Amino acid sequence: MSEENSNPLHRVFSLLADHYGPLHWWPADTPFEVAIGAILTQNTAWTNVEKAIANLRREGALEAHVMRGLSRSTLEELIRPAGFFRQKAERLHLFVAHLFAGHGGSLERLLDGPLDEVRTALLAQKGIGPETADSILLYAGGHPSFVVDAYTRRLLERLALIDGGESYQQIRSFFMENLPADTELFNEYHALIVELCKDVCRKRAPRCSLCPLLSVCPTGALTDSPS
DNA sequence: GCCCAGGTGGGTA
DNA sequence: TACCCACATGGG
Repeated sequence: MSEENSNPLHRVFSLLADHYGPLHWWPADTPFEVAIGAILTQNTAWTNVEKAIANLRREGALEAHVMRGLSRSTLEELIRPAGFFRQKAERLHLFVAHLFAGHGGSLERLLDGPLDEVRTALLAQKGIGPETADSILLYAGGHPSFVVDAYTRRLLERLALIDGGESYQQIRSFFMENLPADTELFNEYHALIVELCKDVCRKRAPRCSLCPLLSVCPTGALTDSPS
């Protein structure tokens, strides 16, 4: 048996990739937009983030220097649809301020460097926790840093690959120690997990946290465990 | 009306 | 370290 089949993470990826095909993910046009979206989507449905992003785009504020020049109240109003708007407006302003304070306003420059060093620098920013940092690293910076989100955790629990009590870092390590450090692979893997969960939620389950992922898995190949 | 969403930071024991 | 809570809008 090849490693493809003996490694459960390889097997899950193959099933999802065969079913959905290449996704080449993060719905954003620029690295800066990725970072802004990553902050705005914290504990928030993406459909709400889209409204906020559209408002920012209309004002030209998807560029760091423009966002920096916005008053706090204006920024709050633009991102209001994404929820937690006061908190997130502060985080966005702190983020762009840091960009200009240490990196000439360039996100690319901030992200240029060894993965671990850049990750530590991101985590030092107020409002950027592990998931947001990894999303920015992977989707804006092209770093092979695996993103663990609620969907990832839910899927692994359903597959009994974790018991549910694991920390973010433990789950991230589980992926990164069992997969090659490949940016494209991590990009696709996380995107496929989100696609699967949204697909399942759209079709069958009124509440995502209760999705019977395995029993309705569209690949049909993950249905060999009770939900 | 009620539940939940691609988290994070601060407070308390 | 391990919980608990605030943060807020919009869709099902």
